[in-house]
Amino acid sequence: MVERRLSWREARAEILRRIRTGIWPPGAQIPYEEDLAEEFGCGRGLVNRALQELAAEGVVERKRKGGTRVADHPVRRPKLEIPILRQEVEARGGVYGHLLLARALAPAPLEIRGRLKLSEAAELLHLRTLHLADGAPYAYEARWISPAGAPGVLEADFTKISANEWLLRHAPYDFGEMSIGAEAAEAEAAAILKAAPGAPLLSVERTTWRRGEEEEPAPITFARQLHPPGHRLKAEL
Amino acid sequence: MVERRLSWREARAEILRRIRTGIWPPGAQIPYEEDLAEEFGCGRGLVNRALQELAAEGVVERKRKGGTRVADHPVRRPKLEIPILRQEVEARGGVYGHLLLARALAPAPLEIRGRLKLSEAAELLHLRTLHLADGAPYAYEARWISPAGAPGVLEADFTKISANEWLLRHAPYDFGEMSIGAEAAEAEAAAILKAAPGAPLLSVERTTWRRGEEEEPAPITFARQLHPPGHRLKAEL
DNA sequence: GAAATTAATATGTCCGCACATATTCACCGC
DNA sequence: GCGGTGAATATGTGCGGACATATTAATTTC
Repeated sequence: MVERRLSWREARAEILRRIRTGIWPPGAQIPYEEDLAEEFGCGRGLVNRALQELAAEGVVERKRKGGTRVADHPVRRPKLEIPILRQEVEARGGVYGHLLLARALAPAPLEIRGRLKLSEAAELLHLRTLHLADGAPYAYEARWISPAGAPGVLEADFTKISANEWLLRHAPYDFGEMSIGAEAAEAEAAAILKAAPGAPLLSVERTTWRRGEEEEPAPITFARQLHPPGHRLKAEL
Repeated sequence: MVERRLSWREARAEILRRIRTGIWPPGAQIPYEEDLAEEFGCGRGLVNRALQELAAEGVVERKRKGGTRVADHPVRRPKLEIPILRQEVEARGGVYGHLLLARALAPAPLEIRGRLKLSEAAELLHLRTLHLADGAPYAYEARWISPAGAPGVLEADFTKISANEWLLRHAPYDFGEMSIGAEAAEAEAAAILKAAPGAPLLSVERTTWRRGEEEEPAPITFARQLHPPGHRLKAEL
C-alpha cells in the first residue's frame, strides 16, 4: 500500500519496484488503471502514463480489455554511452584527431554486401581511418559507404571531417545494428594500432539504413572499428 | 506546415523529422509548445508529451522559460539486447546450463573492493561459474556478492539456480554499470572455455547497487564474464 | 448447438483548465 | 554601475471528463 499521493514518475517507480521485487511476478496480471489510481491517490491519466512508459520499455504488455500483465522477460536495456568517437574522446578530456589512410571506390566485397543486404554488386566508397586521442591510436576503422544511400558522399573531403560526422550530418540514418566482439590483431591492424600481433582488440561494427518514403530501406554504411588492447565500452544499467 | 490534426505520436514523428532533415539544426530553438500545438491542430498537452519523450531520449533539451532547443549532438543511445545469459542462450534456441566451479566466503580482494566502492574489507561470497549453451562453454563467470547487499545469499544453492537469476529474484538492483572489453585468455580461462591460451575473449563486467531508503547505496555484486572467441554482443541503433 | 449480434469493459487518446516551478528580464534603489 | 526584487513566461504536472477502439463475454437468432 502507498501512503502519499504519487506523481506519475513515482507511480512508475512503484510499479517497477513491485515487478522487480517479485510482488508482481512475470506473467502476472496487474491491477486495472482505475484501481491503481485509487491506491496511488492520483488520476487514471497518471497511471496510464506510467504504464505506457513501462510498456514501451518492454516491462509490461498491455491489451485493450484484458488489462496489463508483466512481460515474461521484463527487459533491462542497458544504455550504451556515446558511441560517437569524437564525443567519446572529448568527454574524457582528450583531443580528438583522425587520419585518412585510404580511400577507394570499388565493388563491394561479398562480406560487406551481406552486411548491407545489397542484392547487386554496387560500387561502394571504401575508407580506412585511424582515430586518435591525444595523438595516440584510439580506433582503426574500415568503412564502406553506399553512394546511393548517402548522396554527395563522393565529393566530401574526409581528410577534414571524419566520415562518421559527415554521415551524421548529411545522411542521417533511421535504424541500424551494432555488434561488439573481441578479435586477435592481424599484422596490419597491429602495426597501425601499435599493438602486438595477435593482441586482443575490441571490435565494434555498425550498419545503418535509411527508411525511404515508401520504398525499401536503403543501406547507408557499414563500419568496423578496432580498438587497441585495454579499451572498454561503458554502459549504464 | 502540417495539414491534418496530429496525434502525439505523429507530432513526435514530425518534430523528429524536422530535426533529422536539418530544418531545425542542432542548437536551434524550437517553437513554443503553444505555437506548435496551433500548427499541428492539437492541444498543448500532446505537443508537451511529444517533446518530453524527445527530451528523455536526448534529442532536445528543455528549460523552463527558455524553451526547447535541439541538442548539440542529438544523441542516439543504442540499446543492448538482453544481457541475461539464460535468455540470451534460449533466445537463440539453445539449451542453457551452468556449472558451479567454486564457492568461497573470503575477504574482498582490493580490486573488487574498488569496483564495489567498499570502504572496509568486508567478507564477500565468491563464485566461479561456467555457463553453457547446448553443452558448449558460453561464458566463464567470476562473481563477488556482498551478503549485506543480498540478504540470504549465503543460504542459496547456486548449483540449482544461477547466481544471476537468484539475485534478479531476491536482490533486485536499482542501478549499475557495465563495461565491455577484449582480453587475452590466461591459462585457467583458456582451459575452461576450451580456447587457445592468449585467444581474444570478450569481457563483460557488471556492477550493481541497491539504493537504500535514506541510506547510502549498498553494493550488491560485481561479475566478470569471459566469452569464448567469436562471441559477439548485438545492439539496435 | 453454432453463428451472428450486441453489450460490457479496459486501455488509448485527447481536450481544457488550473496551478506549480524554474528561469529570465526589466526595473528599482543605492 | 551594481545588486536585489518582482513580474513575465515557458515548461511541468495534474485533474476530470469525454469519446475512440479493441477485445472479450453474453445474448440472441437461426
